[in-house]
Amino acid sequence: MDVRDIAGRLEEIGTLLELKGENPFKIRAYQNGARALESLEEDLDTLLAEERLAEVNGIGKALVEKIAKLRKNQELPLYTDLRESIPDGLLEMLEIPGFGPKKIRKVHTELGIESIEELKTACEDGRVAGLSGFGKKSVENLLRGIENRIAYGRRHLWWDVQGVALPLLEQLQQLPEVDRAEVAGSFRRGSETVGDLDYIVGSSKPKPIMDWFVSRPNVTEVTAHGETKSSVRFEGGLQADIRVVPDDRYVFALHHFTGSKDHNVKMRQRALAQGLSLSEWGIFKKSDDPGDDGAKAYERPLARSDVKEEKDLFGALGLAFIPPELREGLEELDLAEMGDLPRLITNADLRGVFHNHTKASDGMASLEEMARAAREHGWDYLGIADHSKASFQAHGLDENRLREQLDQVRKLNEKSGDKAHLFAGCEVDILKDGRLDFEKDLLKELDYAVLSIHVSMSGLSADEMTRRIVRALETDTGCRKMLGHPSGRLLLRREPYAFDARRVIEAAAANEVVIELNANPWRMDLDWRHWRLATEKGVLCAINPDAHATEDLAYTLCGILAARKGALTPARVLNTRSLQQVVDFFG
DNA sequence: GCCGTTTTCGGCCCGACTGTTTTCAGTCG
Repeated sequence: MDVRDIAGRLEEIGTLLELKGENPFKIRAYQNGARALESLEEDLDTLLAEERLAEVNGIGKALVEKIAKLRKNQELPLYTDLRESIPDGLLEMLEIPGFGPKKIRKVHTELGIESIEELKTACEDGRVAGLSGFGKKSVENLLRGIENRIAYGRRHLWWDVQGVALPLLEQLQQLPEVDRAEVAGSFRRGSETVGDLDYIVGSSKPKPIMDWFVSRPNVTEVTAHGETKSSVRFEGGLQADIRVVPDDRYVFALHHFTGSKDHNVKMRQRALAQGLSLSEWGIFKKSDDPGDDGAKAYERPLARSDVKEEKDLFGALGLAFIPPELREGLEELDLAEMGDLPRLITNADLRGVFHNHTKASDGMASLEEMARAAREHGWDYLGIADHSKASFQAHGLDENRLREQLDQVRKLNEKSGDKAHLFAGCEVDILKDGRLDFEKDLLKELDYAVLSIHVSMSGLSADEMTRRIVRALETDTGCRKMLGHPSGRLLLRREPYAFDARRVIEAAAANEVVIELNANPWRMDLDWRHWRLATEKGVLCAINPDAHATEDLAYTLCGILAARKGALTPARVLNTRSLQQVVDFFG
């Protein structure tokens, strides 16, 4: 098992111990151990070999032994025993909101309930309400939780969430009681999927804000309505929390709830090393001089009023402002310390996009409509890449129809009008054996070819799939090549196919193939986690909406977020170049 | 189970909220 898996296993042991009713501090020890593993600064094998793992804070003698065993893929009797003694149904019950280990244990030990099905029955026949600590409301909430468990547990596409989150944020910011407000959490960090929304508000009058928030028309359920914190559920199951804090705490709360957890851990470690402590409440300085108000005075707030913006918070720790998209606990603190943070690409840097469809294959709009829509985005050029003939389900073009389209593109480019320049491309299928769907004699007439996999996505081993892609990248097409949606994933729907991203990136670099960052909200592919390696290898990125209708061109917003998470600068992205530069690039 | 010591035991983060209680336990983040 690798470090992540081992951490996951420790976390799971913690959960199982909770269901057993074990000592809460022992449980936390496992959870802390898991976190310590995840944020390990050194190589696990080195630490094990040199017997230094126990020096890591949160990992002691007992955990070292267990981690070593897991690393060698040995069974952990503690874990196997726990798994055997605890019915899977109890673990599933943890997914019911408001229903935690203690209550699960209670219905299990006192009513013998082992599955959600049995729990539902016991709610309905009154047995649950009869337990001490349970009442009418608990049963209602349980039943609703069971009913909506699947929808509640689901994550949501960033794109879908922004449609709900941003209009609400705008209204929130207009309220007279609100000094400032922001959406924090993974949404603000630009994660491809979002679990729930976190609104952070700075205000001295929380009550009217709470009341306003829980009464929004698209709220289907209010799960908490307090003085400074409330939770609601919107249509579709998306959950949102709102927290109101005094304005002088706003920056700290915003940073804290933006996360990520890993980023926050590193920020706190840095603060501690400087004799400070950082939390959602502020930055505090350890003082040897106790004040009049006793023990608390040992920790004095550090010039809270000087921290007006997030950049001041970073500044207090000797760091440059770190954009939310980079706060993943990777190398961002080091870069911020050195002043080496990249100038991340923004939507305004885009001068055009490449991979788009028209009516000719499975799109909705004509060439001309797409060209005009691109112009409305302020772009100078738009690449058309309809499907090739192997994608017959998408009405892919054969040789004749593609030549026809080429003609139309050239004619349209000669016509004046308020429209973007069109590039003639094609989304050419990579066949099962790595050959391309069209021959060079046709491909060389194109400005570029987007090489994508749509057929035979399963059934190949990682090695076969990698060789298939690499062969395509090495093919002489006589035109510029881009690799389209490299992993084939559909977020929340379909896993990426197994392939070796490093080898593909290296092959792209060796053959001067541009790699696409497909900005379709379902794809966001190549994954942001691979772009640091791609950049290091010198691979160029193309942010492409894969638009099938004029309104899909707006998907570039998703692509920009993923690109920013991947630390991409304008220089590394082909579509920040001017029309003339791209014309020259296509040659 | 970890940690640190006034060092082999005793403490371990906490604030907000709900629901069932009547002073608090459980959940969540």
